[in-house]
Amino acid sequence: MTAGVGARRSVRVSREQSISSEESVSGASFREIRPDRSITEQVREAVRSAIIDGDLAPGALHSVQRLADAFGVSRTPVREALIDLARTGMVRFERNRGVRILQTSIHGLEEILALRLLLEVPAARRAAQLATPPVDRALERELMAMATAATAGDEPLTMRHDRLFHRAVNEASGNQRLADYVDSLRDLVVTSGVSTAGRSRSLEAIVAEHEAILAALRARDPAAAGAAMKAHLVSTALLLLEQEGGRAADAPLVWAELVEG
Amino acid sequence: MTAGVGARRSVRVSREQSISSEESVSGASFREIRPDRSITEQVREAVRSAIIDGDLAPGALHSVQRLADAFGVSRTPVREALIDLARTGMVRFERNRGVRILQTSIHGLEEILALRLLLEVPAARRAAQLATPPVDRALERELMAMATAATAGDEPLTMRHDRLFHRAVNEASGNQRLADYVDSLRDLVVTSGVSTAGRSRSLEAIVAEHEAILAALRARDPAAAGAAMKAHLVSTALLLLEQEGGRAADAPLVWAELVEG
DNA sequence: CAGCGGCCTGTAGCATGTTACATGTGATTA
DNA sequence: TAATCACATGTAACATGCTACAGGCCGCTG
Repeated sequence: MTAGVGARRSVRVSREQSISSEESVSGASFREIRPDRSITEQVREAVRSAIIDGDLAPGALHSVQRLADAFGVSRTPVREALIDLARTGMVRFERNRGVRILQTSIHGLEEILALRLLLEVPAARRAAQLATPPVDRALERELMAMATAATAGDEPLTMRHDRLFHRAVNEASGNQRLADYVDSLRDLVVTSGVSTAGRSRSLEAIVAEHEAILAALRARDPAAAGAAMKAHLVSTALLLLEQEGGRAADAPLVWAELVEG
Repeated sequence: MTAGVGARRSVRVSREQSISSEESVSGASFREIRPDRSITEQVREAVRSAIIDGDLAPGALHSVQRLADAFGVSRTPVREALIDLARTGMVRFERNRGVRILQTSIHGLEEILALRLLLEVPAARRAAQLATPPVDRALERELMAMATAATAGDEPLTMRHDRLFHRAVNEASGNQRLADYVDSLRDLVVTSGVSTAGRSRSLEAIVAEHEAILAALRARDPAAAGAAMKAHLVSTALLLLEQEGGRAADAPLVWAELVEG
C-alpha cells in the first residue's frame, strides 16, 4: 500500500462494489451464461466501457495500482485485463510510468474505417443471402430501439444499438470472427464526443441509413444491402474524420472504391 | 544506455530451434530495434513459434508452471504471454486444468480464409496504386528467397517467405493495421503439416502464383494485382480445406464471389 | 540567476505466496 | 464385482512481495 491514500479519485469508473456484484446490462440476449465471470473479465469490460464512455480520458496516464484500488481488487487481474486491452490498441504500457489511454490518431482512424468498409460491405451482401425471419426480427428490434433513442436525443444509447445492429448483420453473414473483429475495431473509435452541432439531425440520418440496410436485407437483395452498408459507412467515415481532423482525409473513400466494384 | 542491467535471463526453448535464424536477413532491416525485449515478449514469440512449427501440438494441455520451468523464468511472464496468445485464439485457458493449444476447426479455417480474401485482394489492388521501386525490390527479394527455398523443398522456409511477401504487399497498401491483422490470422492456421504428397509441385505452384502478383504490382495494374491475389488465395484455400477436411467446404469460394465484383 | 546533479517517489515488470477447484485414485461398502 | 466417496494432486486465478528505473523535486554550485 503506497502512501497518498487521500489522492483524488480521478477514476470514477463505477460504484465501488460493482465488480463483485452482478451487472444488470439491459437489453439484448446473452450469448452465453457466465454466472461466475472471472475478476479479470469484469475489470476488462469495466475499463473498456470507461474508455468508450469517456470516463477514462484519452492520453491520460494511470497506474495499475490505482485502478486496482478503485475496483477493490488486487493488481493482477487489472494488469491482465489491461494486457488484453493493450493488444487491441486501446491502451499502452509505458515502463515504469503507467498505462496510457490511447487516442486513435487520424491515420489510425482512416485505417479502421477502411477495414470496416472492406469487411462489413461484403458481410451485408452475404447476410442478405443468408438472412432468416428471426434475423429480420432481431434487426428490426435493434433499429426500433435505435430510432427511439435517437429521437430522444440519447446519443450513447443510440450508438449502443447501432453497434448491436451492425453486430447482428455481421453475424448474419455467418462469419463470427468477422463480427468479433469489427466489434473490436469499434472500441478504438471514440464516439462519445460527437459534435453537439446538429447532433439530433445526424442521429436521425444515421437511423435512416440503417433503415435502408434493413430494407435491403429483408428484400434479400445482396447488391442493395451492400450498397446501403457502403453508403452508411462512407457517411460515417466522413462524419468522424471531419469531426476529428477538421479537414476530412479521403483515404477511406479511396478504399471504398475498392470494394464491391 | 547501460546495457547489462541486472540479471537478464535468456529464454531457452526446450527444443533447440532456429526460429529467427538469420538466413537472408541481408538488406531488409528489422522494423524496430528491441535490444532489451521484455521476458514476456520473448516468451510470447517463443511459444508462438513453437505452435506454428508444431513443437507444441494442437489439442495438447500444458501448464504455466511447466512452461515457465522450460523457459527458465517465473510463471508471471509466461502467463501474460499466454493471455496475449489466447486473445488471438491460439490457446485457451481452462480453469484449474491448464492451457490448451488450439487447433483451428474447419469452420474457423473457412472464416479465416474468407477474411483474408476480403482484406488482401483490395490491399493488393491498393498496393498496385501505391507501390514504389523500393517496394518492388523488397518483393523481388522475398520472392527469390521463396523460390530458392521451394526448389530446395524447404517447406517451412518457403512458408516463412510467403508470409513476408504477403506482409510486404499488405503494408504497401498503406494500411498497417490490415497487415498486422492478416499476419495474426496466419498464426491460427497450421501450415506445418502440409501434405507430403506432391509437396514440391504445390510449392512451385505457389511460387508461380506469387510471381503473377508481383508482375501485376510492378506493372502498377490494380485489377490484375487483385485478380492474381484472389486466384492465389482461392487456390490456397482449396488446398488447405481439402487437406484439412477431406472434402472441401466451399464457403471461401462464396466469399470470393463477393470481393472485387 | 541559471545550470546541474543527487535524492525520492511512484511505476511496470517479474517472482513468489495463497486459494479454490477439477480431476484422478484408491479404499470402502453393498 | 461394482458403485461410491474421501482424499491427494495439480492447476488457474488471484494476492502480495521485490527490484530496477524513469522522472520530478530541490538544494547546491558556478
